Amino acid sequence: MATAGDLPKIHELREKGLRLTPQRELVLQAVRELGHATPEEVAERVKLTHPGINLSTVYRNLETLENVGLVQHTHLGHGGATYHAAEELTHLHLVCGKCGSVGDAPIDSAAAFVNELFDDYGFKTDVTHFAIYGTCADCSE
Amino acid sequence: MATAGDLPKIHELREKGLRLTPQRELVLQAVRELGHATPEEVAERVKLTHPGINLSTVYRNLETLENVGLVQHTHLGHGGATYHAAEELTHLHLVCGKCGSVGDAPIDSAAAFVNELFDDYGFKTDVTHFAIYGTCADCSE
DNA sequence: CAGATACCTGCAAGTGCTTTGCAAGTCGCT
DNA sequence: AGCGACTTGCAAAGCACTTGCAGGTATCTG
Repeated sequence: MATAGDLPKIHELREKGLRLTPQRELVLQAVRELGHATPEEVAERVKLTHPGINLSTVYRNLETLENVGLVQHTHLGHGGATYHAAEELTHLHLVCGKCGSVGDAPIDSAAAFVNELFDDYGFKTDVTHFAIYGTCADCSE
Repeated sequence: MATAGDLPKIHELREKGLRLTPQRELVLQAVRELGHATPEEVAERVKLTHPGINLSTVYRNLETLENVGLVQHTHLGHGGATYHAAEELTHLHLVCGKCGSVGDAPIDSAAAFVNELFDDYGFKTDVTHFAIYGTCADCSE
């Protein structure tokens, strides 16, 4: 049984002016559950409860959800984008070039760096959008 | 007339154990001249002096040159990789999400940040491999 | 609650970039 | 010069993502 706080009175998707379809809800839910995921991973997840969903629907919904600010994408590697729920974008990503693992670090780690770039170049950095690349502790040994 | 210092006695490609083909030399030269360039841009450049070169040859040579450490690739945006001569990898890339411009900043700007990540997480960062994403000074106004 | 309509979905084909298989060509050793 | 291995060009395949279209469905109106 759900407590009062679990569900908003009006669906958040509707508040953003979007239609409430099962596919749309499931895509958003999948992104939230997965933390970070590629479109294909999202599709896999949604298929567990809605096997008929089409990959292009996932792509379209991710784009739509990004437009209204509910999810956001980040570049974690070689080519593909990965998606996050907007609420979770509070950390940066440490991608290991050897083992491919993705670690997290608080966004504050980069605060001084970001300030420096702003002071010196007037550049406003969004550290979450691209991964930080390197070699993780395990692979360095 | 070339002075003694212009050309090494043995071609650098041969020293790396590679065969010296016109295509290979031209690809390396193009990467050096272009600063940062996509495979397609490299191909365009090479075609100026060697019109017959095939795109797949460019891809293969970029990969080969990267394996021996003469060039390196970086992720500057959405999908494609861009290539640099290894000697030039001394700066990081500030990519503006609005206008798409790519600015440079000395690698020292990130030194404190890199040290912090290493101290806290044992993560050895290569700041040149991914772009730093944000909004440039011009677009912020 | 029925009807109209704009928005969504699934399907299939298309696009753009990169990789691969193969036969012919070229480099460098002897 | 002659040989073997590495390279190249070409064409086709692979992948990740996008688009066009016809049918379906969430919402709004009365």
